[in-house]
Amino acid sequence: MLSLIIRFNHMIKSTAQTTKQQIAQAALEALRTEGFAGATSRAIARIGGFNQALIFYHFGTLENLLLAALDLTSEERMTRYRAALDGASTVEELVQVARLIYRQDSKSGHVAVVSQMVAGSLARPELAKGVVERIAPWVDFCEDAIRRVVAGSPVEDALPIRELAYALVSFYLGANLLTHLDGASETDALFERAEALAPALAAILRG
Amino acid sequence: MLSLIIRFNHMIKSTAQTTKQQIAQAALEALRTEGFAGATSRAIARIGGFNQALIFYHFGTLENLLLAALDLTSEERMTRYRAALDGASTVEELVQVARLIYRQDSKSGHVAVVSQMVAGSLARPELAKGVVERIAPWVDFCEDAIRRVVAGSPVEDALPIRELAYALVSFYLGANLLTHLDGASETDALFERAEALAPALAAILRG
Amino acid sequence: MLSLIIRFNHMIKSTAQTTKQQIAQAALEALRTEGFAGATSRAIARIGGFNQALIFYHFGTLENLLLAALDLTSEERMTRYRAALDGASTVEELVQVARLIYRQDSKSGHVAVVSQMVAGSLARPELAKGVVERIAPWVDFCEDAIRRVVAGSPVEDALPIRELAYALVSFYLGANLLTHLDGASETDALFERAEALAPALAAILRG
Amino acid sequence: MLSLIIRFNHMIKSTAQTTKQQIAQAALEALRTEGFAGATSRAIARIGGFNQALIFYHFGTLENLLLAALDLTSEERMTRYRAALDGASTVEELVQVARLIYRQDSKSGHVAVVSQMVAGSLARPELAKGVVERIAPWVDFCEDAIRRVVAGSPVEDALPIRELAYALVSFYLGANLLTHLDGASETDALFERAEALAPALAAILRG
DNA sequence: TATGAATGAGTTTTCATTCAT
DNA sequence: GATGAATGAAAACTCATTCAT
Repeated sequence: MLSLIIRFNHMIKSTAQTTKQQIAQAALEALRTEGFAGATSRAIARIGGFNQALIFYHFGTLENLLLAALDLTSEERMTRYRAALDGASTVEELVQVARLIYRQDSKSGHVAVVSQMVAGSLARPELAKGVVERIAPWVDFCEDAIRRVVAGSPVEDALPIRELAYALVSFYLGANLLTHLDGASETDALFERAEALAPALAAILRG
Repeated sequence: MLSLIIRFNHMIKSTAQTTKQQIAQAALEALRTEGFAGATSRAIARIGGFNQALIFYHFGTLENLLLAALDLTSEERMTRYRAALDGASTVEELVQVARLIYRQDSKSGHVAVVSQMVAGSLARPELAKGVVERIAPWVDFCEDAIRRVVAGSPVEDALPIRELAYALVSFYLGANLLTHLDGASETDALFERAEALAPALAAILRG
Repeated sequence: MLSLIIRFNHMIKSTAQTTKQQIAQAALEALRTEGFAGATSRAIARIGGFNQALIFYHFGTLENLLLAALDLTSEERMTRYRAALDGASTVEELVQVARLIYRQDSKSGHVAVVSQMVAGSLARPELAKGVVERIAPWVDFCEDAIRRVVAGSPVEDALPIRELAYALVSFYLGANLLTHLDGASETDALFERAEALAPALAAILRG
Repeated sequence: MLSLIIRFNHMIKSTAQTTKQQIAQAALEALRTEGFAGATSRAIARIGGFNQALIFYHFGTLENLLLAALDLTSEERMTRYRAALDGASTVEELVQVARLIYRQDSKSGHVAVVSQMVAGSLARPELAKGVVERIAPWVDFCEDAIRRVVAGSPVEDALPIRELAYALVSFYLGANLLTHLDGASETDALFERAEALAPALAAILRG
């Protein structure tokens, strides 16, 4: 016999979250609140309020899910960062933007997730590969930001921009680890001082 | 049959390490080769060639042992770093020393241990407390190093030295995470560039 | 977007197999390649390229499907065996036929399926019942074969033909298990020897 | 200090069973009552009344334990069979012995365990290797038995003794599978008939 | 001091099966 | 008829830790 199937499930799902997204959100939450070691399938299922087996139905392995969670944060953050960056062209503005971003991320715990994934995947080659791929765009982003500020400055050619971008990401990851360790405001203080020093730095850049 | 075992343990112990030290060494080795997640009591006992239960006899908990392992590296490194620092007083020399230290640590994997402990302890308040305490001397060390270089310079009072030291440690941790993730030499390249830029930085410091 | 799928399943079905047959075929393939333990609903669905739930729609339980798969082989084989048997009347011919059959079955893996079902159903009364029912015709077949050979011989009345038939089936199952365990050709060698001894056996039968 | 250790634990253990033996016994029981598929670590622990984890402490993997259980039966049976065989030299006696052995094994369910292991290991190469190694002595045993009976007979050189031994083991495995499937007495009946036919067979052997 | 044995709670993953559509 | 999603139970195995000796 002839079977005719009409689907418009997607219309329902477009307003609400899909289950897959919900699971990824729960994984993200688990990474944020329990850390990499605590982001077990059981913990994620408990946080999300769904069945443990659903994780494997949708993602196959826990590693896949964790990478999906990482994507979730990365994409969301990157969009917002790009927007913020577009409004900044001087050193002063850039430092201000950086400070704002840092404060938001620190409070929400979202970059801590990245740190957790980086740290946790150290001993898991399969996972590490996925994490490295997802770190690369952040370096690109920093490179853009730096390039935008030093453009036209006499130091433009002397500065190792790519390496600086890499250093910034390194610093950002490390700072997040430390911040979440001691709940400290040292990094906060650093940004405060950076803001104060920005004009001087701007002067140097101008030659 | 009846088995009779006589051991002159004391003769061995007097020349070599105490059992406690041996266990801490094994824990260190486990952290280095297997990462935080792989540094289980079983793995440590296997690496050290002793009984699992000994860990708990001597250290009470696994966390205590891991902190002891962290102390082991930290102390050894710090001694060597202080010595290296004493021979450096200009920016150029300092950068050279930093590069040398980084290379040694990276190759031996000893700083990776610190990163592992920092990352792994994020979700364990008890452990985190111990780790934070052991990070503090590193910030002091960096502060010393910076202060030594900017001493007498016009920027001495303007620079947020403590915060810079904190930033350096943050960067160092983050760089180590990333390096061990992708096995990359980007950080290496960064040090190379830093060395090239050191004279310019020295000029700025001089006013 | 809205997805609209129209399938003229009936046109396909009329020439090819029904879905139910396809599922049974996939189950058979699963038993052959993955063994009883590997013949899970998921594996069968993967092999057959259909939805897991279809199994339960058409067969209710996995056990039912496995029995249906067993029927599929049994019927096909039995038809061919009966045909082969019809051409054989002496001991020599019978042994030759048996050897040929064994070789075909061994190569195709079809009798291994029977062994798998027998072995796997041991601890499942429900399944065991079904398997036993499907073994019976094989004993009948062997009985026919033996009877055909000893007909008219002086030993005809002395021989426990039914029990011998049962013994043959037992041997056949056991030999298949062992053959698939060590991949050995011992059974092959046995048939070779049986062929050589057939004339002597024939002589005995003739009195 | 000097440590002096005297152990006579073994004197305690020699009367009671060691834990390892208890676990192997429980595994054997599980194989007998639940079949290969039902011999899970959980079931074995429940039957033996010990902690699941103990299995892995003592045997590393479940497969190792199952093989140890197989050894347990095999050794015990083989000893008894050899003793029974030593008292038999004629065909009649041998058939009687075989019948007795079969009845005991069938009732105790011990050979069913072998069948289960053979069948269950089909799809597990690692396990299959161990099982094959443990089947070999049974073929040797049968070879001995046959050789003892045909010794001095005119057919001694014509009979493929090794292959016959292999066939007997095959039959024995298959018969056990079937017996436990339908709880049948068909095999029993076969032995009964074999006993009746033994004198005739003896006559043939004598030429 | 040191050890072999033991354990309860945990891990990731897979199972047969159900259900709404 | 057919399907994607969902689930409770179970699989093998590992964990940090304890305990008797």
